[in-house]
Amino acid sequence: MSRVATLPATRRVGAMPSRPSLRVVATRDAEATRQRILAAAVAEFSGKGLAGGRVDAIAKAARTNKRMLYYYFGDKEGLYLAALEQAYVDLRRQEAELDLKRLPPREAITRLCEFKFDYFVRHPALIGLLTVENVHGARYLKRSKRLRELHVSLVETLAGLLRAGESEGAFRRGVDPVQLYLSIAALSYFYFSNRATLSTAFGRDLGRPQALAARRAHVVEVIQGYLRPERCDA
Amino acid sequence: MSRVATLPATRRVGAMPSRPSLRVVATRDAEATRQRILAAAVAEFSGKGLAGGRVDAIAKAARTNKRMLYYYFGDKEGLYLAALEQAYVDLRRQEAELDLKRLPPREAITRLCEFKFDYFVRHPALIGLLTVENVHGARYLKRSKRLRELHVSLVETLAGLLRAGESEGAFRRGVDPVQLYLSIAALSYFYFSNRATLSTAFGRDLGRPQALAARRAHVVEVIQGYLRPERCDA
Amino acid sequence: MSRVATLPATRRVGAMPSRPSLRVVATRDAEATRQRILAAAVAEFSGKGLAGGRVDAIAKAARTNKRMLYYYFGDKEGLYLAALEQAYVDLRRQEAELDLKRLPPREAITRLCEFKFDYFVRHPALIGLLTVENVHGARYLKRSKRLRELHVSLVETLAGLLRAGESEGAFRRGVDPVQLYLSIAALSYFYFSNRATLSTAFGRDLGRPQALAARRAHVVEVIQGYLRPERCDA
Amino acid sequence: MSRVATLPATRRVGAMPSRPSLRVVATRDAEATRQRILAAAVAEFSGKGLAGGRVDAIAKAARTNKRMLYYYFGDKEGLYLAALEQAYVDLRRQEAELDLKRLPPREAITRLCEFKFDYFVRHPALIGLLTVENVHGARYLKRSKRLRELHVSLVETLAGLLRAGESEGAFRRGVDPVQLYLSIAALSYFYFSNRATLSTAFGRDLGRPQALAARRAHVVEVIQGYLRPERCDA
DNA sequence: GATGAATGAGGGTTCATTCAT
DNA sequence: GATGAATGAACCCTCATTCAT
Repeated sequence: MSRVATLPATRRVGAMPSRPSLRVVATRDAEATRQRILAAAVAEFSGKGLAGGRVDAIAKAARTNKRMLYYYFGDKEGLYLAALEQAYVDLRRQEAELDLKRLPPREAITRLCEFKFDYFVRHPALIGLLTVENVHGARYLKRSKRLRELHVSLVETLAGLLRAGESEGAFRRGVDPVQLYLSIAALSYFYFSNRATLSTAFGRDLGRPQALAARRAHVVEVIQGYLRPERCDA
Repeated sequence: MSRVATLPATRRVGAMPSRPSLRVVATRDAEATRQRILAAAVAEFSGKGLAGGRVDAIAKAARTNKRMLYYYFGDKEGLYLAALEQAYVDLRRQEAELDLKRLPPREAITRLCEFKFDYFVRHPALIGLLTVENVHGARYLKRSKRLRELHVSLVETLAGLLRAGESEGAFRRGVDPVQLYLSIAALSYFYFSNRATLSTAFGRDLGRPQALAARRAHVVEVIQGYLRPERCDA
Repeated sequence: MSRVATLPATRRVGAMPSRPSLRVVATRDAEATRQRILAAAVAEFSGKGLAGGRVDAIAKAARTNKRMLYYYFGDKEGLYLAALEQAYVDLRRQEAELDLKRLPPREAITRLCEFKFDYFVRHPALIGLLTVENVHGARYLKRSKRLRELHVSLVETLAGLLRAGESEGAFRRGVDPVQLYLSIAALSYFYFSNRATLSTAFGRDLGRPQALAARRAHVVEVIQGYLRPERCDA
Repeated sequence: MSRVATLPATRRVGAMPSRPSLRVVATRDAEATRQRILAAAVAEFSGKGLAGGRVDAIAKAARTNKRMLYYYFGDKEGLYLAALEQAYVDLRRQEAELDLKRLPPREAITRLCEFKFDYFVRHPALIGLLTVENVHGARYLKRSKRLRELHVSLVETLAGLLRAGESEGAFRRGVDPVQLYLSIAALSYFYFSNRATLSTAFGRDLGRPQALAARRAHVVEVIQGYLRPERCDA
């Protein structure tokens, strides 16, 4: 499965010092092919599900042939899992890079809400993949070892923000960081995951820039409104 | 296209016109068969998607044979659409029966939040069906005429509640009823639609009674917290 | 999408209550189809091996379509096993019907030799199937429970014949019935199983009637010559 | 089918005539690679047939890569034919070296029987290859010119032995040397070619040393018993 | 109302083979 | 001599669907 890898040829070349470089550059660009396949798979599975996605369509979209999918990913499920993993890892990595701890609590929360919303806008296939995976009961995600670890840190960060916000009187008390995280995700995710049926039900396209902006602002408003200190009820 | 032909049962009936009760039984059985098929379809499509769902599996689960599916529903898509419609209509009908206008605004909102949450608990297949439908871009839902009308009234009800709440000082001002409706739905829906991946990510089962109760309370808390009048910031 | 509509058939039936039986005769002759498939499979696998045999070719030869093979036999291996089993069982059954015990020992042996030889002539595909199965280390035959029992009785019969022949001085002593059985089989089997290479090597067709007759006589001669009582050496 | 063509490597070596030792090594390696491929092919085709044998498996077993198979043997069939030819030629060559004419007739016959038996024991893949080839109707063997000639001499030798044995009263008269040759081969060959199904049928492993010894003795006994002069019946 | 038999299109997958390095 | 990447043909198999009873 590994490709590119260390070019054993150089040793031989070393025995003949008169012939230096020349084979440096490229394989027939295996990595590029692999990436094209992966991108095509993300799009296909995202829109049609695992069973509905067509291996032929992926190959064609990747401008390669079916055989290559099996060459690189073993089988259809392997390809699906690879696509899922990549999309998931990308999300978590960028989430981790937010570096929320440096910001004041309220701003950090706003930042997180907006990041999630914007990420879904910029990566429309992600929602589809996660949705599909959930339909299948996360059967495939469970096989992936790398993903379990990515969640913990963010919840810890949120917990820290909540504590800080509480002590400076910016936030209400007793907020569960896990629930808060779920709610932040939910308010954005649902809008995109159910966009099709909601657009149909409400008879207007939720994907219009104006609609997106309104929803983005609303999400922040809900979370910040909820987090306001409770004493103001009195 | 149409077949059916020879119906041995009816022949018997035709030969013995004195036994009308038999006919009733037959009719009742027919409806029962139809319902069993529909229920099986809901379960199958909900868990595996449209492409992943198997006609054979549905027939077996319904304790009938494939021919009956085609007899009653035309084809696989027709069956899928029927399943989707039924689930959807049931939801909207019960939502309509809530009769929120009779309640004070805050209570009405709480009632709505809890209803949605509880409904998903009691109808686990609904989430699956909606999710599947969204993966397919609501392609099938768009064909169904009955569904468009069911949404409007609820939003109108919500708008009324918001106005009433505002004037008695119970709610903040400027809340968009559509956004609010989406948020209420989102906070519950996401928890169930993504339960599989979230359970995997957090390493604990979100379906436990305790976890459900906590989430239910949180949803209400977020919405009510958000709706608190804004002047308390001052 | 859904239709059902008015059941035209019932009217017709109601109008003609005089039509009694009529559905007696036949399914669409499932058993015949099954047998055609089996026969085609025997021929195909016999001549090309399990891996070399083509499912398409079998379907075409059986004048049906591929799907039916799977309908009746599960998969390619299942079909292969069924073909093998049938061929094998047929052989053993006819072997059992020889009823050698009623004959004098020498005649019984001759009978057995000739039967085996003739059987291979009449069932040319059998050799091919057994050969293929042996190439695969009898992997599939081991799965078949029915076949183990068919061998024992014949060996016992042979043992009885040898004892009888010994006491009347017709046979030499100390002959192992299992070895004898193997030798009788070998002398005929090899001629057919290796006919292709032997014909090539010797430059003449071993399948000519004349050649067959000569080999048939030789086989009997070898076995009977071997079984002659040993005292004649003295 | 086989070509080999110009060995591009030698060109490179030819460009550096100052390093002669390299050439030897390269050549030796080349031949070693070829032999490893051939040995791996014999094993693979012997156990799985031509269609069932995998080019990848052969390459891996030979610790080289697929390209080399094509480099040395043209294509899969060419490799198969080369493997078959080698195995066949080896057998005939050793058979020719037996030099049976120097021995007294009876001993010569015994020698031949035992040689054949032992050869199959020492070259288990040979049986597999011949079997496979026979399944395919010796289609490939017919293409090989070298093989036709190898048989004649042995039959002539046998004919001489029979004549000699007859005149000294050691053998019966009228034995056809070709039939005798076939029978000698059959009694050993069948035991190995059908070992798998026979072991299954009799429920014991025919490959055990004890079983092998018993069969070996029996084969000689049958042939010698058969060849005894006929007058002893009187 | 119900059933077994039949069908063809197309799905995923594997294979021998070749190209470029 | 050797290797990874690429290819297309075909193979086994499955699916939704329909026919005849």
